Amino acid sequence: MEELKRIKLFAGCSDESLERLLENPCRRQEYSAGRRMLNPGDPCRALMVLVEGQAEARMMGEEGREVLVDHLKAPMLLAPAFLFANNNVVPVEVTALTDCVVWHINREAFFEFMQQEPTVLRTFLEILSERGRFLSRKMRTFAVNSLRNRVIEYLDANGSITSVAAAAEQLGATRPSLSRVLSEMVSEGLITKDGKGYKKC
Amino acid sequence: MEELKRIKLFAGCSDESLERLLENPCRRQEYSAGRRMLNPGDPCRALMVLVEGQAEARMMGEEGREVLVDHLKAPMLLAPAFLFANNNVVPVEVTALTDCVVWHINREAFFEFMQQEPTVLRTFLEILSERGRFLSRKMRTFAVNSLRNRVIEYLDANGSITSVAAAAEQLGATRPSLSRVLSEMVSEGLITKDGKGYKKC
DNA sequence: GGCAAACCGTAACAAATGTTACATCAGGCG
DNA sequence: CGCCTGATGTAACATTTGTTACGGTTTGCC
Repeated sequence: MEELKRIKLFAGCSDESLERLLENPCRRQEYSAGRRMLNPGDPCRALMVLVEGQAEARMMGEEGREVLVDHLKAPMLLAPAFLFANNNVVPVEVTALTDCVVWHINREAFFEFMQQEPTVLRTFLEILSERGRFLSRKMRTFAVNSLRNRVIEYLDANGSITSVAAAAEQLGATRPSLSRVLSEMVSEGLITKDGKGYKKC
Repeated sequence: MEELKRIKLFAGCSDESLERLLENPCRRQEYSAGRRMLNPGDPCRALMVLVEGQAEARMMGEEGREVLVDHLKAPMLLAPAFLFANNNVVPVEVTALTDCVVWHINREAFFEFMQQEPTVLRTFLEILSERGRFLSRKMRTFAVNSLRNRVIEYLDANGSITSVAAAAEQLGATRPSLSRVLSEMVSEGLITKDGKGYKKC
């Protein structure tokens, strides 16, 4: 399908080999905006490719605490980091933000496919490594940083905070707590606030 | 080398293909107990195989906060999750606990090798996926769980806490804080304490 | 213009965790 | 036996973050 060719993973491979891959049991699934695409604990036995739409991934704790982990925007893979684990269940809840289209590609067929297409294998390994870096950075952020430090990291990565409520979700804090910390940092001269939001100074 | 054959990754591959892999530029490095093996920010451009000894991985924050992330015991790979990232630096500090031996295997040679040895490729993908699960579980623990919940998870995974100080390092808390929480949980009947330590009841 | 909804800053209080200090206890070793 | 060391429990206080509530501002819509 043409949809699949848009993704970086399949960029450097021929049409016929891609068609051979899709001869194996595959599934194309559509989700309307707002629908839940994955629940924590769902198994992922297929390579999931988001070819259309946007979604978000959240992690949830026992006590109702919740963190917005990632913003997913087509074209990209969903949960590639867990695909080949023995007990592979997704740890996040994925919700469609817009209408979405997801391809499910048989895991074993994809494994064979990678062996025949070195560039695909290479790209897949790069994607997995990027996810590893992403996850370890997130873990470090939450494990050893105070909210103030997380704000600094956020500003280093994103430039500015335009929505306090949205930033609070990603930083794992409540909106009033983040608002208070931002005010303190402004009065200490660490950051500035203007019409567009907060940023480093 | 016989040392390398002990590792799961190379379990199912022939001697001669392994020898071919080692014809590429490789390096065998020894570390004495207590020595630093990796610093945060060090690049990892080679597959690192811990073939002898034990080590520990720590993450450190700006304010001196610190978490013991992982206990590394030969035979296993070091930082496999970052190997193929474009800007691949390790996020942790790795220190030898005993005398250690580490093999550095050329990344590109290993990439070629995996293409010729499907079982090695498969095992490597499984290892990466396990690391993904490990990292996302850690991240979730620190992002959305209170110390009490982290204690529960720790007990579910490890059975008991025999050393409060050691558990505190892994749980990202100070020893007195963990001690207090454990006391509270005992008095609430959630856990019990005997001569061997704390455990669920 | 007026109204409603969303977002924001802020304050007062509560809960969780860190900090520091000290007393206790067990085990090893003279 | 007595001492020393390390790990532990605990208390008092400080800091960080959550909770709840309220008022203000903006924005879009009628």
